[in-house]
Amino acid sequence: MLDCKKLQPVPSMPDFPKIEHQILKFWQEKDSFNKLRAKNKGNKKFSFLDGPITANNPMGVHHAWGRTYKDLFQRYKAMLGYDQRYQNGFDCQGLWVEVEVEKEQGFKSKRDIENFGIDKFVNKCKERVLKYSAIQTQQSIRLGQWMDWDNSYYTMSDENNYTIWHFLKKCHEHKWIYKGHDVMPWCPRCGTALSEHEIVTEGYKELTHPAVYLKFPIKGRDNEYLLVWTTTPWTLSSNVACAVHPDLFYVKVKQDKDIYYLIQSRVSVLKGNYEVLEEFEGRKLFGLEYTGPYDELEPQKGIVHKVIFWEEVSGTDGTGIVHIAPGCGKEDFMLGKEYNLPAIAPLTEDGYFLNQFGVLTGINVKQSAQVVFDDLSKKGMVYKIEDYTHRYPFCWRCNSEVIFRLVDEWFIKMDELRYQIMEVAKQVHWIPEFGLERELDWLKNMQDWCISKKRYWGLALPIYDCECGNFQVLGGKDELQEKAVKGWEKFDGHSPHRPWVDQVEIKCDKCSKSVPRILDVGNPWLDAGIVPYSTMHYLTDRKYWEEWFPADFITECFPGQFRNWFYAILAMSTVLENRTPFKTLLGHALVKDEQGQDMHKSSGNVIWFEEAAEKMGADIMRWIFARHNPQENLNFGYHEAHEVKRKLLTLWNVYSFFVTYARIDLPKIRPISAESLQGLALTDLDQWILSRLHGLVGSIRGRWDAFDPAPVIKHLEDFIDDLSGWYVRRNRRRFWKSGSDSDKLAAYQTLYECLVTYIKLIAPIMPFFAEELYQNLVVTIDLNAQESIHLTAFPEVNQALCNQTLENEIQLMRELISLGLSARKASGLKVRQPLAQAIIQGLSEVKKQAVNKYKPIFQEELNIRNFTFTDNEKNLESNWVGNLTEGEQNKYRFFVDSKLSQELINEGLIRELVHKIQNLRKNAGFDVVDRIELYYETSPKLAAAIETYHNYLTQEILAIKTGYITESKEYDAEKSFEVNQEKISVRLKRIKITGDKSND
RNA sequence: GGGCCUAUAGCUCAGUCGGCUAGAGCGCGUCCCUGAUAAGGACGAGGUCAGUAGUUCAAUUCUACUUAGGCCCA
Repeated sequence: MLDCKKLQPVPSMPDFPKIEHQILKFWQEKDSFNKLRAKNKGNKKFSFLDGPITANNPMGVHHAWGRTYKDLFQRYKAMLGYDQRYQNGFDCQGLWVEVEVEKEQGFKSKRDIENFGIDKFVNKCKERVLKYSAIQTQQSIRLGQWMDWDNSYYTMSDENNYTIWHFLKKCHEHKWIYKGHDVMPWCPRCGTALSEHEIVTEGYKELTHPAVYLKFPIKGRDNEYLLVWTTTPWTLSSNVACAVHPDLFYVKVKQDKDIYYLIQSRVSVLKGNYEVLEEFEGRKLFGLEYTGPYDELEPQKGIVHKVIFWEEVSGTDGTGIVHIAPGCGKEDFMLGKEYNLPAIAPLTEDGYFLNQFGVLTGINVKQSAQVVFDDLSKKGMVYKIEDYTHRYPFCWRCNSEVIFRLVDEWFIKMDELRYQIMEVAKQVHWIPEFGLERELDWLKNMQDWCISKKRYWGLALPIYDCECGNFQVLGGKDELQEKAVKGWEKFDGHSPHRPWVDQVEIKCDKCSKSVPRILDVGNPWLDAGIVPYSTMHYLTDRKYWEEWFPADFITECFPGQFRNWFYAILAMSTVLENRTPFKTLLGHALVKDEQGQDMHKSSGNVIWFEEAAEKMGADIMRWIFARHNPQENLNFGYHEAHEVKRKLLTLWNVYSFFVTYARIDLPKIRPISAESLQGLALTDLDQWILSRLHGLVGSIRGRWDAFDPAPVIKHLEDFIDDLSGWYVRRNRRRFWKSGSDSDKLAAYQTLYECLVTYIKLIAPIMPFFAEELYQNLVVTIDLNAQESIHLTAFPEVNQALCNQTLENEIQLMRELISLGLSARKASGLKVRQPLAQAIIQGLSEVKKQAVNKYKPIFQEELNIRNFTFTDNEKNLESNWVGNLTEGEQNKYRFFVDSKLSQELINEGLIRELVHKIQNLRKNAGFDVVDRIELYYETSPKLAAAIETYHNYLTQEILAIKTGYITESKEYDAEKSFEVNQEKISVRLKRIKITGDKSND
């Protein structure tokens, strides 16, 4: 039996953040998390794999959404007894960290970094990662996440990097790795490429450049020219082709003795008079050879300049004949690949023309336009020059105009791999389902994977590229040591990062020359993609890996990850094992502000994680996240938090109600077990709420087993309404009444079962709040209890308690009562005024039986004494007021008799009086259990009513004595008021009740 | 241009297998309660389920197209 004497009084309002801090301390002191792990160790496994969070800044509220899922599914599975790894991950390497460190240090370019020292810079990057991973760890703990924080993985770890080497070597064995060229947006000042992402989001400005119209002589035809237009004169040095649209119309025009070709829609660019000689589709120009502007330069030697097709050629600007320089533009480059055109790269890293570029040699790209114009004017190729304003990309760090530069990059070939990955992706259970289609779409369209970046802080690509044309890819540290011919001793003892690893050289296995590592670092998605292997020790402890691979579950934010993490883990696992690294993926959308706008520092609508945690509480945040449909963006803010808080306040009040009366009554409650309800005189409502409770357990288990959290919360909220609004409200008196009979015990035991089961259901979602209630409701009064709710088992459905028939009956009863209230509303008489009778028309026999069965509830809820039924339309007198409800099958009417007898009026008076006196008690500060003496002076009418209902009155207001007012009496509260127009003066004397039980 | 998603009350969203009087919360209106009180309750107003066509005995639900918005790719 439980010792209710020890229950702690409950504050009227929960202070969520305060509770959370207390519980955090409690968990720490009790080492609860490790006890949980120990308890489940060796059981069947649930393998969760954490997608690494970029450890570059403090966590935002948007991270808390995913982390809520991560934590609640792990907690749920723990309550089911699963053994788990609980490993959190940090993403460490990549340009974003470099950028932040550069900002910290005030660096503007790669040269600044190199002057500072790559080793010092890389160490700064490591420091930053350690700093923010520590902050994120603390924030995650604050959110209530239970993880093995001392064992978090870092993608900068040796094991992670070397496992990627292993992966790359495997790719190389398939001959999938190759050195290619790619045209990248490039800042000549910073000497670095910018990622597409950096450009797309914020990197465009309106700029005006001189645009030039050029005459390219057509070979073999005198005085015939292609009229070509460009806004980037510096790229003309690298022209290798001109493109036209095959389907648009072009014209051949005559001006003086010259003949020009251009698109029909742009003849307006011609200066002066002209004569159109011919109109034709662009395809007619295909293959035409012409003389380029810089054919004489060494890099142009041997190139045949021809007209090609391009579907993207526009008829709205330029001349419809587009100059193509595959070494100087992204689209040009793609087109060049298609037509197998050579790509000429004219510029150095910092934007100067290379040797062999004639008059341009040594000129900075920024100053090159005039040089080109002068030179081409001399050659007679300039038709006209005019300014042109357009959106042009610039470097978001230093504001320089971006150029496009051809650089050597390393790629993984996707020709064969793409289809293998697609097969593997199909093995995954995608939630939502459309995830698969998106991923397949990406895989279908993706280019070869560019894995290199010319930076400092990242995976050291283990590629050794010899001058002889041979390159090797190493698969691990041992292989590096084995093959090292130089510099091993300088590297030994360091992490495999730049600059240390760069000092090692190996022997070319073809020409035996000593070869250094390429200086590039790796694409950061390699780092994150390898974690199903590296963190599960694929290379170092295969048995462990086999136990935990593949992961049962991952969950991440959807947008972006199809081409990032999802792609990378699928791709890498396909290469290594040709199987999926995770079985189920739950994706979720984005967090917005309350108006649905992006949260931006600059718009001032950002809610910081700490602020939210301390203002609304982590549990409330978690509840908000868990209840949301993961497919939809979530508008996060304090209004929704307030709504959730109110809902939970209702639960709190039920809890508070239970504790308040249990402390007074000291009922002989049993700990919850399969037998705890046996032998108790359970009422219909007891059975009903228990049936609802176990139905709830079943539906929650079902939804969570399907990784579908949102409906869980909806069910939980519905149950609070039933528990508070019906069960507790309808059963209050069973708790209030004096004595300790079996009915009272049944009520206590039922409510206790509901509360304790319920908090276990919410424990995965609201770990703090559930723990707080559990400590009081269970631990303080049950010596045999688990010391934390998170060490208990998740509730199981007790089928014996489920009673759908009863639930249907109660449902019907509630609908009819609602209808009755509506009818009463029409009568204009308040519910407190008793009415004599009601007639319900059109009920089936089953429903009539249900009404009869619950007649006392109908009587109390509606405050109507008698209910009769009729099957036919009935002519009723005018004192009958009715309401109608209609449906296909059901059509019932509910009429109430609004005629009042003297008796009804008197009863109405007393009801009203009771409430006024209760109010007076409260305002006077009396305790709920205090007894009173009541003295009054009133009209004969009301006095007569008091006489008639004396017992009822004194019982309700806990009066142990009543009488008329006499001057000498002392009193603690006094008031004069009207009850249904009858005047009364009342004085109350308080008889304080001390001790744990009333004196009855 | 291609792929995916979304469209239901003033706002935010539920709506399972095609069948209910299409629901909830917030907001709004009327009232009640005042021992859950920065609360609670009852009742009510508010809907062309984006549009069009089709399948079907029956479409918010399935199909096609259109429109609008979002994400991704090019």
